[in-house]
Amino acid sequence: MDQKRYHHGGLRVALIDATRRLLLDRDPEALSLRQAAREVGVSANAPYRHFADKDALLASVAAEGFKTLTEAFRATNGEGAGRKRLEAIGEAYNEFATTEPGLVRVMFGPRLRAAARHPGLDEAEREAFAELVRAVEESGNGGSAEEAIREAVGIWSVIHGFATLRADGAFGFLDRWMLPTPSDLVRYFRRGSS
Amino acid sequence: MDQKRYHHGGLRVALIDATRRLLLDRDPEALSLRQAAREVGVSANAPYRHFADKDALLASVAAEGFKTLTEAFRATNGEGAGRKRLEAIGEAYNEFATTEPGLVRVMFGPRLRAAARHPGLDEAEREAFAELVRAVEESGNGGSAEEAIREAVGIWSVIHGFATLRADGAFGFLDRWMLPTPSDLVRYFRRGSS
DNA sequence: GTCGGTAGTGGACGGCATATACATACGTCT
DNA sequence: AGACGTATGTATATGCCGTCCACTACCGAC
Repeated sequence: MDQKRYHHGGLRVALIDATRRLLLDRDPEALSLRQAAREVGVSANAPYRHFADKDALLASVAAEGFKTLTEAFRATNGEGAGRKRLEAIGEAYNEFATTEPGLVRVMFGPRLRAAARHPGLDEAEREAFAELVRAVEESGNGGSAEEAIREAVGIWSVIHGFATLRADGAFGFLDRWMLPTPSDLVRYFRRGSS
Repeated sequence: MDQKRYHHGGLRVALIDATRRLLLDRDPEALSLRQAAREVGVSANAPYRHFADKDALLASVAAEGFKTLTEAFRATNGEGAGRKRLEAIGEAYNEFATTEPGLVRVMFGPRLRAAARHPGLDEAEREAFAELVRAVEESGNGGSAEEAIREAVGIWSVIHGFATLRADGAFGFLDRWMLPTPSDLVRYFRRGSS
């Protein structure tokens, strides 16, 4: 129980953590810098010592999200290197988007996309995508590098679309048993199978 | 050039139109009720005569969006009833999401999803989805009604995921020619083809 | 014409992001 | 050990926002 000190000591990461925690039960729109500061026990303006503005904080949070996602992809290594692993990646992505929908929304929202203002973010995203491309190549899709990229884009799109639509309640009028699973979607999706 | 009158005459639809127009070059987060009111030339509080709150206005705007989408689906009838039409629907959806990304974000955002607070919205969405399901059935997928729904969910997911990711710049690090087209994605996606 | 309800106005409140000016504590050099 | 520059927080203020409340202008029915 350390007393309240003037200097927080690790305000930067504390703010990122607090924001991510707040994101668990709030929409990103309802997020405020002030709330995060309050959470950490610091004045409303203290964050500006560590982040240029609110977007910069969100970008850091988003980058953390991409790192988490990348790790989740890597954790599916136990599934071997075939199509099964792609399905596992789909499940992992869906799990992530279901558990932290607000974070996903921040990660992909238009807010942070303006130019390369947040370099670490782009890099973290690229890395997650690269992991997926690698899995596609190793799954023996038999195509060129470009075709692997196209298939990766496709798989990312299906799963991302499905998970976010579901998280936002867009399939609310359908019974749960009517919905495909992420594995189904990955399985149905095959480049050039038509 | 009618003078400024006390009664606007059609404030409700004027606000919906103005909001949709504002959405063309603003993120939904940057939207304000006050701005919409200003646009229409009315005081900041006038909207409350027609909408319970900001969300109610956004819900009406979103419902309009779903109607537009439904019409776009229907307009692909010229493509016949086969897989080609499904591809055309994919292109139409992508076109819509590319032209009005802010609107799409409002339509699917979590903000309006809280319960059945906006009944017209749910209905408009259901109708758009039903149109897609019908197209899947007519495309001769040969499955049961439930399988048609599952395939429709899949197609909706790929296209929605792809279009929104693209609109938000998530594929910014990939060259354009590396990306699949919406038609490609629909073609690659076939229930039970594996 | 007057009367009641509907549509719109004006001002206020608290919360927000952010800017500027100020205060405090830490690290380091001596 | 002492002093001082800088990193880190605080205080105060501006201008937006959504929304509440009390008030007023207009319209149509009688």
